Amino acid sequence: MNVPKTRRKGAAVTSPAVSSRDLPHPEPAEIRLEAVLHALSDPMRLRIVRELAADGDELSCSYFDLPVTKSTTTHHFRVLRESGVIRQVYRGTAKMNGLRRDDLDGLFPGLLDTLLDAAGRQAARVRDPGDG
Amino acid sequence: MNVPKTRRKGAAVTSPAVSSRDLPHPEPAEIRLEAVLHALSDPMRLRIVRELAADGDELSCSYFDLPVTKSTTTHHFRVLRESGVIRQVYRGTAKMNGLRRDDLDGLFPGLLDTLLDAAGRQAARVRDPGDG
DNA sequence: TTCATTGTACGAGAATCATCGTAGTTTGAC
DNA sequence: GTCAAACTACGATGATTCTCGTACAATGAA
Repeated sequence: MNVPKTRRKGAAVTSPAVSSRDLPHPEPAEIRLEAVLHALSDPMRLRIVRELAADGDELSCSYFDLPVTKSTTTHHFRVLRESGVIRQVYRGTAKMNGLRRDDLDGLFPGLLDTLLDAAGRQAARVRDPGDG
Repeated sequence: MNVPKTRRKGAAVTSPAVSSRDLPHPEPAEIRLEAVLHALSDPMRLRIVRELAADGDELSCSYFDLPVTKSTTTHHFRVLRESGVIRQVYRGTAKMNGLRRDDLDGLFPGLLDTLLDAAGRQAARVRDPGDG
């Protein structure tokens, strides 16, 4: 906590100083099923993952129009990243988010697709109660 | 903390004569995916569900030898019941627990099996640290 | 440089959660 | 009736979580 909170732009210390900031991601071997399930058990995060899956590509955080503040949005994306569900990378001022499909499919075959299907069925069920 | 393991799979009783105590269960239409995922995101509860699936039949609460107190065990079983993952019914002094397979398969096809498979893979992976 | 955009860090509050210990209830057996 | 087994209800505690507001940093463009 006593470390200088920020470095001025020109005051980069001895570090690779790649243009992008680095974000910690769990290795595949570190991804825990319980953490994945916990990450997806939040409605906001499940919604994010569904949109990412629907798009199929990377989406910036600002693409999502969630009914929470930006602080909370940052929090949810971090939970998804730290659980191994998404990969985040900076591109300019934007932070792009993509599903870790290959890693998840390798660890838990069929899980992501089954979960997405389940979420889709529930959305349809909730959206269409009874016979319209 | 030696839990006397009551016999599993009590002999089939031909005369049900349901007990006086009733336990509230969510209707299939009330089961929420988020609640199911949250229920299964706890290691203790995931373990319970895995044992229930491995046995294939009903098991009493006392059959499980969990590293927590009975109070906590009761809590976990209630979370599983209220989320719709298991069905609980009293039989004598015992409380029998069974997976709601049909209901879950109807709502979220393939989800339970995929989750159980994922949990099994992770257990094998953790138990056998081969590579990364 | 200045500015707007994008997202973060920090601190805080309220809610939820997992866990425990103790006391109590229900059932079945004696 | 008594007694033990199985499970619950209650209260408490410490940890985690979701949410927010404010202040700030990093980037790209003017």
